[in-house]
Order: sequence, then structure tokens, then C-alpha cells
Amino acid sequence: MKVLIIEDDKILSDTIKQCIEKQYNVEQAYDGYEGYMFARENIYDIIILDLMMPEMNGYEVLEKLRSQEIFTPVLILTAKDSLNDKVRGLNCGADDYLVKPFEREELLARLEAIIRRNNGFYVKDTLEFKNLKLNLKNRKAYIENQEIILQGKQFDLLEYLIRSKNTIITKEQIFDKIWGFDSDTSTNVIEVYASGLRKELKKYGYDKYIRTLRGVGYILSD
Amino acid sequence: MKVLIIEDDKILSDTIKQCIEKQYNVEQAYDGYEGYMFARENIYDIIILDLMMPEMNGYEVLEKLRSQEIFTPVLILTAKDSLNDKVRGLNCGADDYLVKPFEREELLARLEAIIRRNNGFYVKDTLEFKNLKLNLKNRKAYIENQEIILQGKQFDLLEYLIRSKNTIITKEQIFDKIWGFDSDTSTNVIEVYASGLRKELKKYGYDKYIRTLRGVGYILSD
DNA sequence: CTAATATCTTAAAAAAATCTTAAAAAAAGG
DNA sequence: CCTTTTTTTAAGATTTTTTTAAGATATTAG
Repeated sequence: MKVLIIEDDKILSDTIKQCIEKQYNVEQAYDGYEGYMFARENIYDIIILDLMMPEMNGYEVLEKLRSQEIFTPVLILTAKDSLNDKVRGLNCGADDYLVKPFEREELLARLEAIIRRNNGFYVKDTLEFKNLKLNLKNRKAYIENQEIILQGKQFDLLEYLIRSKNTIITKEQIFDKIWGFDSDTSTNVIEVYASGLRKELKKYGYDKYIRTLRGVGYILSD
Repeated sequence: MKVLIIEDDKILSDTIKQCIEKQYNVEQAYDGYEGYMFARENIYDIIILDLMMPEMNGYEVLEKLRSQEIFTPVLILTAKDSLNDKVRGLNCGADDYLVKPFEREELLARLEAIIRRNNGFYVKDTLEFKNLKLNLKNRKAYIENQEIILQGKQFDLLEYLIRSKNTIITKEQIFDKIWGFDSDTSTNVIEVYASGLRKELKKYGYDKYIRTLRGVGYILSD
């Protein structure tokens, strides 16, 4: 689970990070514009968004994201307690609202609630694409009930492809999602893993569904 | 998005370039006259313009551009902090003003603000010309919902044509926009790509909308 | 109408991106 | 600390895109 915190107060941002870093993989942006640029990659599972920020405030970030069809769940975080702000935030497509100062427990509870709401009451533990099934709990993959052995990042890549099926994902998105944007690994690893993944899937003729879009990235589609 | 930096201090110019090159396609000019010559091509989305330069200063560049109907948004960049300069700059038609030294965040925010002001709040991700649609996100083109396969620069050319529909674009503009003014490729490539593009569009009878203007360039129009 | 010039069209050559391996390096597990 | 597994690097093979070049075709000026 990847969480993005968009908060200009670095101390608060770090506090939030500490609260949740045990359960989530956290990244931080320190102003609205930076946050928008990060979020636009569409690689996060939740965004924690402060409203009051210089230049580009939380509403603008949220509006802009939604207008670009980035529907990552957003938890708005602000000192403002007025009804107006709540309404405006929720109208822009925020999923929940948390008023500063807040308690660690409440933050965690709301994050979980958002996740639950978005993935159904029970957190999904399988993903499917045609007859290919991923069990996210034990990280095993099956095609027609035959298990295929996938190592760590091979599984991650396939999971990301299936989650984004019929949508192009760029190399940069893949890299940022799986390796992290601050990794200093060469992007050639993506090709290595794509190649390995195709090799495994080929046994069942599923390699052909992963298409390369030269100069752009990959797409999994029928 | 193409940005032109006109700044005689090469170190500062490079610093700015580094700040923004992840989001923008950057070109640099190292004095006012050179900057003016570049900008006159009208192929940039934003110009970052230093005021204090030898030979031809920022005001002159800006005035001259505006007098020639080049309305590329300009962000003025200068050490001067006096009200007079700001007023003069904005009177000449600058879009915003940034005082040195500045922070990366502020620069990015101001660029973004200018873009927003000029393109409206939402950045478009599709372009249309009659029944021809370009999806800029996944770089696919459709005519009447039939996908047409366009390779990299073919797509770029069609995108530029549609963005400039009903306006003549010269070969030089096309070359500088797509290949970059410092490319040492022969301009014959433009004809090659125009030819290939027409070939693809011909299947749907859309080739006739790309007209050649001998000695000048091309125009896409009904 | 003819010569000069510009553009179109093709196919081949060159360059660039991606694929595929295998080995080296790093991390995990005992 | 050693073994095993996973991740990363690197280099050659393959595929695709880009560029070159040359002949064909069209346009314009005289």
C-alpha cells in the first residue's frame, strides 16, 4: 500500500509518516504543486492532502487530479473546521475529512475505512485477468489452477499490470511504483522483469497479452 | 511543453533547466538577441526571460516579440526588486515576475500558474479535428473510433498540425518543434513524415486536409 | 513550353529502444 | 558465516523507428 502525504508543514508531515509507516509505504510532497505532480502518476493507494498550502491549495490539487481522471482516494487534512470547507472538499471528490489536531488512532481508522470502502468491505485478496488469478495474500499466481512461480518483483509487476489492465502504464510509472522514484537502479530492470514475466506466462500462451508500446510503456489487454 | 530560457548567466540557466527538465522540454538562449531569434519562431509554450542582459535586454526582447504578435507567455526573472521594473515588465506583456534568488518550488508553481491561466484550469488530454481524435495520454489516434497506428514522430507531427489547425505552420517551425532547432537532421525528414502521415490518413480520406503550401509549409484545414 | 526548383515517395541504411541471457552483487534465511 | 534466493548489471541480439538518399512528380517563373 502506497500512501502520499501532501503537506507543507514538514514536521506534521513527518509525524504523520511516523504514525503510519509501519502499515504503509509512505512518500511525501511538501507543496500542492509537487503533490499534484506526484499524484498524477497514479501510483498511490491513498493520498493524505492538506488544504492550506501556498500557490496551489488542496482543493486545486484535488480538482485537477479528478479532472484528469486520477481517482486515488483522498483523505483531506486541515485545521479548518467549518462546514463550508468540508462540503467543498467532499464535492471535489475527497473520500473523507480529518480535522487537525488529530489522534494517531483516528488517522489510522479513517485510512482503513477508506481502503475498506474502496475495495469492498473485505479487502480483496485476489486479482484476475482472464484465467490468470493472483492471490495477493500468499503471493501465488495461477493459470487454470496451475500454479506459476513468480519471484517478488515479478509478482509486483504482474499485479500492477492486472490492476491497470487495458490502460497504458509508462515505464516511469512502473519504476516509481515498484522501485520508488528515488531508486537509483537503471530502468533496464523493468525490461528484465517484463522479459522474465513473459517467459513464465508463455507456457500458457499468456505472454501475448503484455504488449510493449515503444517509447511509452506497456499495456495488458486482450 | 517547450520552455525557452533566455539568461546570459549560463550557470543560472543550467540550474533553472535542471529544476524543470523533468516536467518540461527545455531550450536555452544565452543573450537577448539570440533569445529573441529563438522566441520569434513561436514554438514555445513559455519563455523564462532575464531582464539584465548585454546588447538586448529583457524589456527589448519582450517589446519586440509583442510588437511582432508573438504572444508566448513570459515569466520575467530578475535580481531587480523595484516596483518600477515590475510595472514595466507587466506593461510590456509579461505574465508574471520572479525575483532572484528564488526557490525551485516557487519557479515551478509560477510556471504552472501561467500555464493554467493560458490553457484554462484543465490540461487537455485529447485533441480533435473533425472525426479524428488524438489521445495524448496513450498516444493513440482514432478516426471514427477506428484506431490508426502512428509511430512516434508521426504522432508528434499530427499533434502539431491539429494544435495549429487552420493556421499555416512553416517547415522551420515544424522542424524546430519536433526535431529541435539544434538537430542536424535534413529537413527532408519532414516531407518523409508528412508523406507517411498522409498515407495513413488516406485510408479514411483524411489526407486531403493536410495541404502543402509550397515554399512555406503546411496547413491542416477543412 | 522549358528549365529550375520544390515536394513526394520509396527503400535501404543508420540509430535507437527493447529483449534476452548470464553473470555479478546484494539481500534474506538459516 | 555460509547458502540460497532475489535483484541488478551488462552486453549482444533483435526489433522498430528515424534518417538518408535518389528518382519521380508537381509547381512556378520566364
